[in-house]
Amino acid sequence: MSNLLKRTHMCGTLNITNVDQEVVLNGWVAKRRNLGGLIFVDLRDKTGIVQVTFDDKIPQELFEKADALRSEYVVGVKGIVKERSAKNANIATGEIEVFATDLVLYSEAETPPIYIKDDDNVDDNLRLKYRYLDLRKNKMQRNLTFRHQVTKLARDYFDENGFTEVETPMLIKSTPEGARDYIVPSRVYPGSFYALPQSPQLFKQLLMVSGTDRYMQIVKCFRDEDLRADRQPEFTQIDLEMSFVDMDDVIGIQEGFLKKVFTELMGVDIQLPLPRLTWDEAMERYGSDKPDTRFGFELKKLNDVVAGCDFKVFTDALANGGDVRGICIDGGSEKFSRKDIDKLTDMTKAYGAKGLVWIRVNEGEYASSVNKFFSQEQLAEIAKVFDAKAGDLIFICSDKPKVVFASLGFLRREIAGRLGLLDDKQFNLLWVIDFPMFEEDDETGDLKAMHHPFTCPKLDQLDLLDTDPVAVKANAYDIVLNGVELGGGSIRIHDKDLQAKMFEILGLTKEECDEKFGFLIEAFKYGVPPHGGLAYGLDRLVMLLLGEESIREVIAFPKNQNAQCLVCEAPAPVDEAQLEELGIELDD
RNA sequence: GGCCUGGUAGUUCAGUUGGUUAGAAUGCCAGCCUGUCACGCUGGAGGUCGACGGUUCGAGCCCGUUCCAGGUCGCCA
Repeated sequence: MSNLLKRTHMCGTLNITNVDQEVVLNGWVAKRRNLGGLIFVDLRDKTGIVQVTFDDKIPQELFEKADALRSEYVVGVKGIVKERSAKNANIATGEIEVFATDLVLYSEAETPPIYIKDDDNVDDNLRLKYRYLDLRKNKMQRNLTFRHQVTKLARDYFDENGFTEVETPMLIKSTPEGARDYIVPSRVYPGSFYALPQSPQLFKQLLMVSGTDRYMQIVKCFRDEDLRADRQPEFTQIDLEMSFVDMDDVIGIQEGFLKKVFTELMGVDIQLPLPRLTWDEAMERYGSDKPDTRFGFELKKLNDVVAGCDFKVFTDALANGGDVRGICIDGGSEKFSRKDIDKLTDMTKAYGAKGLVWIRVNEGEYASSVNKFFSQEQLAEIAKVFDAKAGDLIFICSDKPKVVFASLGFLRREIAGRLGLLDDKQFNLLWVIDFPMFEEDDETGDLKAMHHPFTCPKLDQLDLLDTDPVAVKANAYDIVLNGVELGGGSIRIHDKDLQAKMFEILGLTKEECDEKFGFLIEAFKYGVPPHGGLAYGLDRLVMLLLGEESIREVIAFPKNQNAQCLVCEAPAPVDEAQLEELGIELDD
């Protein structure tokens, strides 16, 4: 075992003000450059990289030790900081170097299977398997540190505003309403199971009944669903709930938080209050309940303009209660070839669109995929809806509203991406409010809660609950940043009769309610304050602030797309004895 | 479960119409080198072309099956 050289400085913090100081650094060898009689070693710790120099003025033995260093060896170095003769403007410590006077080798390292370089481009599985090497990258350490700063700021801000952080249980009852639960077998009650929380929803409402008044928690949540670039089976929420508030109160507190995040951590000033869009307006204009407003290409409804036309696809859609809508790409005609358009059309098929109609707006005439069915005058009518000018390109989709919105919503963002309009330095925050209370199940036609069954409907629409429940809007709101749902919440029901009514509309029997949320209903008998809250996806927030494209970049040990932890190789079978103790028998 | 893209050296990739012994860069090893910082120069090692089957005189390349990865749709109260 080698002796520890007591560290005096971190590598990345040294600069010209440290000149002539004796320093001790500890870290990893990022690079060794041996010029013969002169050896440079780039030493790395979480703060950055600094150049350590070994020259012929040091003892031969020390020089030979330096020559034997290889990548990722862990060392301690004592030396004197000197101003460089040849400066390197590319690194933060490039004005200085450390002339070594002592070197201790703590441990050697095999050649790493991945490069420890910020801008590498290695296979994701290798990165995840050797995550401890991947995390050595300064970029990854910066990401983890930034995430810490966000959570610290959140705790400080909400503390200043009267919130108390309370831990809610991780082993709870399974209520398979929305996402699939991860379940945990009970040893004490064989055949019974805990579930890991999809969110602390019911417990935070119980805290409101408890008089906690304002609750927050930075909390792991678990959902056993398929993964995406921005979805992990275990993820972290900044979870919040407040008593005696309406929607404006909740939004006000959150806007203060977001303002602070952007001011203090991003150096970006955001204007309050944030824009609010109703859900209806978001769908109409952007085809999405999480619109990206960094660019235009807004949807326009063409039902009236194309009514009675000769194009059967449009008239059939209208006859079946569908819509005809389109978007106009400014100057898009020359940027998208016929082949590009075919490719885009093909991509919208994933969203249910059977095809797209395109119109190129040329000087004085229109070229389109439906010239057979539309006169130039009719095409001019359509173009007028978009205020289209020569050089523009119009896409039109007709189908059920859901398909039209999804297809065009995708298309406008896809095209914006191809045109380089998605500036990750621009942060467009907005609220989407007035979500529908219910949505119809595509297969069964049954109603289900769009947010969750404790969401309070708009109180002036209660009479619609019996006559036209699909039209009822909820006191539910999402915070959206650059087309990504950052978080969402609602004002909850605090009236037990109204709650019973909601369960009834959702087709839940009294027995089912008691089985699933009996404890909440019971608690509501004993005095419940008006309350509401919100939860942020912390991983997504940090991802967007850092300009990353996947939340895996801001989670220390994420799962791969098949929900495996490649570091510890979970999930994995367990011993027969463990299963037996739990009373679990497997099918062969 | 569907769709798209990919799987060739430790790593990132190229590989023409199916044709000799599968290449490059980087990394690694050895030697030389006193101002490099993507150090340089010389030399060397390193391959089950994801797997299996088929077509063919001949397959990294064509066909089929399958496995793996990423993205996405479904799914995510």
